[in-house]
Amino acid sequence: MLDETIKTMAYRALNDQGPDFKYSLSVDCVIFGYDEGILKVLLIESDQPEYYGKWSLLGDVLHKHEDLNQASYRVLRERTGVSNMYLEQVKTFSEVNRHPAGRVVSTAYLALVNVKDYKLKSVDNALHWHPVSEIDAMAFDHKLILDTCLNALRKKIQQEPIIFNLLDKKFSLRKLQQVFEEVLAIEFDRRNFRKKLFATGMLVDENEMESDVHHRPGKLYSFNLQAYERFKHKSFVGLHF
Amino acid sequence: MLDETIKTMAYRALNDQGPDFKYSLSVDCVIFGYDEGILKVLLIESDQPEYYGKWSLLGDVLHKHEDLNQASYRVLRERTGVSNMYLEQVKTFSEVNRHPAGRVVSTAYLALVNVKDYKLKSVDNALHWHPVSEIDAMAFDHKLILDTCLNALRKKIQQEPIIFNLLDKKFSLRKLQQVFEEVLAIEFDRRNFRKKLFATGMLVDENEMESDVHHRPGKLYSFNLQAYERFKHKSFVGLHF
DNA sequence: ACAAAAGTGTTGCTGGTACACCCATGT
DNA sequence: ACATGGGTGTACCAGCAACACTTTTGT
Repeated sequence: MLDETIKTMAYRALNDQGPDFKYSLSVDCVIFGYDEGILKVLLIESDQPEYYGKWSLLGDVLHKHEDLNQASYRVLRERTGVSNMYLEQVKTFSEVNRHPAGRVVSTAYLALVNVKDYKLKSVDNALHWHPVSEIDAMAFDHKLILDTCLNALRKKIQQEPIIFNLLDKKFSLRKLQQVFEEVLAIEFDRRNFRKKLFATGMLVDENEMESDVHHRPGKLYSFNLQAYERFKHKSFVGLHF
Repeated sequence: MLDETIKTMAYRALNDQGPDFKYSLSVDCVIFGYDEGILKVLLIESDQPEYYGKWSLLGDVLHKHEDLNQASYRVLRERTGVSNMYLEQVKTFSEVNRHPAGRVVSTAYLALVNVKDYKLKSVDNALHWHPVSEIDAMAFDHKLILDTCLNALRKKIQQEPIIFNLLDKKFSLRKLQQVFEEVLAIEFDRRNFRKKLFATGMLVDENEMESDVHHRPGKLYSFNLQAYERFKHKSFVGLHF
């Protein structure tokens, strides 16, 4: 009796959504890499008829026994062979008509990989690195997702030292500065840049030099997370409008 | 309360539909208000047997013809009568076992409301404002969601002028400073705070004074978004580790 | 020798922080 | 008169921006 009532209410609640209201949950990964001085993103050609020939982000539907983080790790592992890259949830896109095949809600992830790692393991030539600045149209709402993640990346690299994920373990200060300049589309004064970075204490002198370079070689450094944590601990609260 | 039951039944019904992998998508709203000098959050008592008597965020499942933004606006409108409040997507929580009734993926929204608006329209006394600092256990993973949104709030108010959403249209500088201090749990020097805020040009002198106050009344100001946009346009890129 | 980039200090300016006194209002 | 907070200015310090020359390596 009461059971019936509750059941009815439950169905009414369901009907509210529509009895045939089905949706899928997926992840889409915006995988950034820094290659030959250019910020690039890893894309695949869409196989959806509506978007034939357009470029699409790497993604997949959520599986039963995984959460969204695990799903995006899985996508990256399966598609690039790379594990343990930097990965961060950015935003969930849920516009009603964003996907032609039905109601698909998709959570966007931003990933940073070292293009060299990827090159070693890739065999799938349906994937291509695209210069971010040259991308115009994409499949679905993926251009919007890309732009959202690019903005998130620009904001984040100014506040936290994540950009090292785009570089080799050992890098020259010039490379480091170039990545910042490429991603942010601004230029830094070399001397001030060095001062700033050294002041954080997060760079470790590896006592090695560049070797493959056609001019005076620079020193190589690596990034030390603990040193950064100690540094930033003098935490910094205030109004930065 | 009954609402909560229906929601639960709806989740269960979805999960009981055959062997296929079914899940629900929902929104959970972390609604912040500033009341009597205290940062508070609007909560409802959970009637989930697993969480009986625990406090829960306001949320609902996603409906067929709406996206997540619209769903969270709907929840706020239905539950508080307030429209047009500040609302921002924060993060999607998808842990496999986060909900006892089945697989529920939930997108968290941060909302800022003026408690006075809410007081005028509320009739639902299952809802209560809770001081954020006094909340320990909550239903589901809602404590985690709350903490995540609180951190997002703290970060965001330091970078963008959204805190005005917690105050009346006209406010004294003291009130404004107190909200900042309460949310960030730090103190500002009064003179420097004024200088900083006036320098942004986003405060409009309303040529009115406080009236209900037991000491020398302060001037009232309002927030001017356009002025802020003009101000921040001298945009600010750099490394702020 | 030349080209290319590495490496290095100083100065001025700007913005942040620290700090104290008088004023207006209510009780 | 007293208590409470409103309103104001200055001096110091730190961090940022601007700026040029010498050094090392490869060709």
